Amino acid sequence: MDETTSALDLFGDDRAGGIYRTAAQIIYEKGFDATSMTEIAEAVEMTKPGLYYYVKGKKELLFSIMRFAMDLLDREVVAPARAISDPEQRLRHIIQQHARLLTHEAGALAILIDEEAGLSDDDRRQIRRRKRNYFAFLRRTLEDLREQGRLLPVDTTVAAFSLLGMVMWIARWYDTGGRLAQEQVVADVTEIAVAGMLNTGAASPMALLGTLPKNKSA
Amino acid sequence: MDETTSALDLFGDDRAGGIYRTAAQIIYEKGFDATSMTEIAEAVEMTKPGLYYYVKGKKELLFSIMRFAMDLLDREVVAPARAISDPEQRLRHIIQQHARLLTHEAGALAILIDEEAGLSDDDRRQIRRRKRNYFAFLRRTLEDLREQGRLLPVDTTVAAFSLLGMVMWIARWYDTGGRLAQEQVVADVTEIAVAGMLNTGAASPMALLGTLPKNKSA
DNA sequence: CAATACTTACCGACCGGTAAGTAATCGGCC
DNA sequence: GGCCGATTACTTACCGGTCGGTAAGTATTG
Repeated sequence: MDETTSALDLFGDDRAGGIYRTAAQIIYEKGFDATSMTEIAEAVEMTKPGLYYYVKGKKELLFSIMRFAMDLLDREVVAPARAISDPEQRLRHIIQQHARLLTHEAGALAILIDEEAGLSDDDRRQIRRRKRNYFAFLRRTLEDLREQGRLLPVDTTVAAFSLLGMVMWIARWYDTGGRLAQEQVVADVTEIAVAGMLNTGAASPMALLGTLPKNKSA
Repeated sequence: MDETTSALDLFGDDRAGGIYRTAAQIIYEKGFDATSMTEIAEAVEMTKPGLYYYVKGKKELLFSIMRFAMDLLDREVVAPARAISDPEQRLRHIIQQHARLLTHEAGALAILIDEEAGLSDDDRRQIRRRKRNYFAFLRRTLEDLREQGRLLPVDTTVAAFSLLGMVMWIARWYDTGGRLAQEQVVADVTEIAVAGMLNTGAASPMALLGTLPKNKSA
C-alpha cells in the first residue's frame, strides 16, 4: 500500500493521484497555457467533465501541483538542512538534495519554477511566500558562511540567486535517459556551486586585472 | 540617425521596429501564450488587422524577436570573445557580457530562453542550432581551461549548463529599479561563475567526506 | 490613379467550464 | 436473499468567450 514507485510522485496511487501526476507531467512538457483540460482528461482516459469530477478547475490543479512540489522541497531539502550547523556542509546539502530531486523527476519541481503566472492572486501569494522562505534560508546559510570569513566577497542576494539559477536550470537541460548519470550531474553541480561560493584564499588575482570593457565607477 | 537610445532595442525606430520592440516587452512580461495579438496591436495604438499589415503572424513575430536576440548575443558576447586567447579571460568575458545584456534590458534575451515552444518546427530548429553553437563555444572554452589544468574536475557539459543557468536566471530575478546596481550584479555573478569553474588547488577536501544521506549504489 | 496604412466586420476553432442524464455499486432493511 | 434509494463515477451535449487570422472597404499620400 505504501509502495512509492519512484520516491517523487507519491501524490497518492488512487484516481485523484493519477490525475495530478499525469497533469504535472503534461504541464511540465508543454507548459500550462498550452495544456488543455481535455488533453489532461484524455491522458487519464476520461472526458473533460469526468476530470471535473475530481478537480475544481485548471488553476486549482496547478496550485495543487505547486503546493505538492513546495512540500517536497521543504521536506527533502530544507528540513534536513536545518539540522546541519556547519554552513558549508549545509549549503552542500541544500544544493545536492535540490539537484537530486530535479534530476530524479523534474515534473512538479519544474512547474513550481515556471508557471507562477497561471495561479490566482491568492494562490500566487502563498507560493511566493514559501519560495521567499526557501530563498531566505539559502541566503542565511551564505551569511553564516560570511561570518566565518569563508564566503567570496559578493552580495549574498546575488550569490543565492546564482545558486538557485544553476540548480533550477537542471530541469531544463537534464535528460533522464541521456549520457550523464544522475549521480554525476548532482555531484558536479554541487562541486561547482560550493566552489563558486567559497573564498579559497587564492582571492582570484585575475579579477583585479579585469577584462572589464567599461569601468564601473570610482 | 544612429542614436540607439539604450543599446539593446535597436530593432529600428520605424513603425515595424516599434511593433517588434513593444511585442518583445509584452511577451517578456506576460509570456507568449498569454499575450494576444489584439493586446500587442493596442499597445502600438492600432487594431489587430492593422498589426497584420506589418506582421505575418504570431509565430513569425516571435521568431523575429528570438532571431534578433540571438544576433545580439553573437555580436556582443561571442564575436568579441573569440578574439581572447586566454581561456579564463575568455570565460570571464562571456559571462560578464551576457550578464550585462540581461541586466541592461532583459526583454528579447529572456524570450529567447523561455518561449521556444511557441515557434514553428522549422524556426525552432534554426534557433536551437544557434543556441547549440553558443553552448559549444562556452564548452570549448572550458575545455581549453581544462587543458591548462585550471578547470575543476567536473564534466564540461554540466559545467557549461551550470554557467548558463546562473546567467540566464538573472532575467528572472533582477529588477532594474531595485536595490542592486547593474554593475554590481554583473561583477558578482562573474566572480561566482569564474570561481565555480577554477581549480584553485585547494581541491575541496570537504567533498570527500560527503554529506550524502543516501548511498548511490555500490 | 495607385500604392500605403490602416479600419470595421467577421470567421472557424478551441478554450474552460457546466447542466443534465446514466450505469454501476453500496449500505441498509425486511 | 432480494429489493431500494443514495452515492459514486462518470458521459453526451452544450455554453459564452476569446483566440489567430482574413475579406473587404477607406482615408491619405505621392
